[in-house]
Amino acid sequence: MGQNATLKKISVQLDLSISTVSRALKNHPDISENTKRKVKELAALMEYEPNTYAINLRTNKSNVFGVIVPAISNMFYDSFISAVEEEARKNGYSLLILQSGDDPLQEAESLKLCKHSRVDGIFISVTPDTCSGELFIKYQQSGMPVIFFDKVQDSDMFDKICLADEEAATMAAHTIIKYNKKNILAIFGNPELSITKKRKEAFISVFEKGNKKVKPGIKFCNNSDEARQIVASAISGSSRPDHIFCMSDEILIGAMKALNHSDLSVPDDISVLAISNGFIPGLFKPEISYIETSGYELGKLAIKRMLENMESKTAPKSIILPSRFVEGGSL
Amino acid sequence: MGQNATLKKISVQLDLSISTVSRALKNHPDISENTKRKVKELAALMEYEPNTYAINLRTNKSNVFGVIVPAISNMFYDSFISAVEEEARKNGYSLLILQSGDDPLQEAESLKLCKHSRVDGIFISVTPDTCSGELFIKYQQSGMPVIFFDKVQDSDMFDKICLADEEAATMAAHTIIKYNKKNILAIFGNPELSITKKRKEAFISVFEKGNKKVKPGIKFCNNSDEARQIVASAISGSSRPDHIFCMSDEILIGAMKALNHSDLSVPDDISVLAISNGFIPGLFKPEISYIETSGYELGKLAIKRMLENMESKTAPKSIILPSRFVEGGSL
DNA sequence: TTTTCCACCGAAAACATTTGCGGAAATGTT
DNA sequence: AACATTTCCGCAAATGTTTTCGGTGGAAAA
Repeated sequence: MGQNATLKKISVQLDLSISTVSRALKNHPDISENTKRKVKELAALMEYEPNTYAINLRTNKSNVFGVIVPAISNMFYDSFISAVEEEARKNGYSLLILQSGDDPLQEAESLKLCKHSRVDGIFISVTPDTCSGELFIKYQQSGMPVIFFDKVQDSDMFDKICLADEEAATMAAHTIIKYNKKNILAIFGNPELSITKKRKEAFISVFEKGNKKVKPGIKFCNNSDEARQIVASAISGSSRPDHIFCMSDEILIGAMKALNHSDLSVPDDISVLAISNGFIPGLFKPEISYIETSGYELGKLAIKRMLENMESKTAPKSIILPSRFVEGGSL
Repeated sequence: MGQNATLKKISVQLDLSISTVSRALKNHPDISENTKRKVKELAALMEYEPNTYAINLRTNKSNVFGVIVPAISNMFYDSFISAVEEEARKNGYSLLILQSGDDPLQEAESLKLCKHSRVDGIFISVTPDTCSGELFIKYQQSGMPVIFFDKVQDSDMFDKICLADEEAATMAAHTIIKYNKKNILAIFGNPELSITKKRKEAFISVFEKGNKKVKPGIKFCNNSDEARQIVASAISGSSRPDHIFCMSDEILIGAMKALNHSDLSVPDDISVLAISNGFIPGLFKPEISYIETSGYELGKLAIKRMLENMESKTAPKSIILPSRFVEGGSL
């Protein structure tokens, strides 16, 4: 019976108007206590539930945020999404989660779906080759807040929630120098991404400014397996590195697979340092030392900013989450 | 300008009726080619996008599936969700993803949100203490398909998509026996869950039916850290086990942390076997042998079944995904 | 000439809700 | 008794779309 209780059905039963029923249910002062009671009782009995579709149509809001990430199966994005979901829920919002699969076309498609679904705001970590620049601008201008996180678009028109890329990379470089490493292999992600550029620049500049004698070898890769191959060939080469730096968890995983398949021991033969979300480094023996960049914390910051935008639109902001060093035993 | 193009605005501009515009846009045969062309041109110009809210209201459908999992930050559920999202997208559906946090109250809340949002169907992996039994039944009866996966409700009223729990556990037990292990520590999850019961029963019964001399020690835990503690105290005890069996990735992680912090070597001092989604075992040295239970495959099966339900409601089905042994080097 | 048929199109109801405005009755004020 | 103020409620419009039912005008068939 409760299947499709509507205001209308209640109003017919009680011989009231739809508007009176509507107001009674939301405690409008115009309605007498007596009427309110009757309406609420019947509504409960009929298991009335307001029709979200109708409310959305009327209010032109959905209380849904879109989240577009390269992949859901990824520790970093998981913890980000997890944080966003928690806070969103507390504030009455839900999440529409889409994967771009690092494919700019699918990213554009997901973006369109968000627009089409008329979400109230978008969180996005862009693909390396994103070609949706104008889309972002259009959505933003049409009043739908776009918040970039992690991998962001180079523009100051948008809110951007980033990890402290320079800081983390600088910290990493200093740590490596402190341990007196000479032959460093530093592996970074896709060179087109701003996150890669920032980390690489900061990392290199520490060495250029300081000890000029040490010049780290720089490599780029697009996924875990490419990282594995890079390390595998490096440690079997003539001048074996005495340290490996990994820009991300994904790269760390590949690097450790290569090391695990060799007979080198960490940290005696070769030391390792990563920038990481925190979970992966704890799985190895010894645990890998890392510079923490928490997806969870980033998520909290992102949703906070989004909720601010819901209140009132302010000038775009660039927020940076500081990082910290976590000692493992790999140095 | 394109902000809020509607059928009405287009119809006014072209001096047509709303219905004609609507039909023209969907190639209704009643409309002349000429009119169609004009309408489509203007629609493109005005960047018309059909209002999803209105469509939902009219059709009483949302093309959204609800997904309720204990946690998003979990490799197994990730890969499940990832698979579901892929197929859902291909079929024009989106996902509303909620976390229950293993809390029955939050689970019930999430369930209500799904109902409230009027999703077209629900995927759910229940918490150990779920108290939403009647809710499930009510939703099911009100025509909203509920598909249980992984951790399922013990009832034959619903579709259930499960891993081959018995098969996997049996396979594990046989493998362990084959390697002639004598002092086995087997760690399982929450004892209230049907997934735990099934795996434990099957595991034990192999030993009871076969070699009666070997009786594995059984332990239960609720999370990774409890597993770690169990293993830590077991290996420091008087009769150190020569094998550890882990029912899940979560447990494996805890167990390996304990082993990594000891000076025992795998598999010489102690061997390890797990039931796993496949990612975690590959991170260790040596890689851990495991019985694969793919969240991704499970997701594919689940969404397939859901789409069947969208076509036409059939009798509840119980689908089981077979498992396979993957050799690592930990045995 | 009348009937039939077709191609093309419009009016209006329906979906469920919210809200400004106004109205009637009851009560209070001179 | 005349007027003013509350109190309580209904009307109707508005949100955007889909769809049923019908209608117009012209050409072909009777």
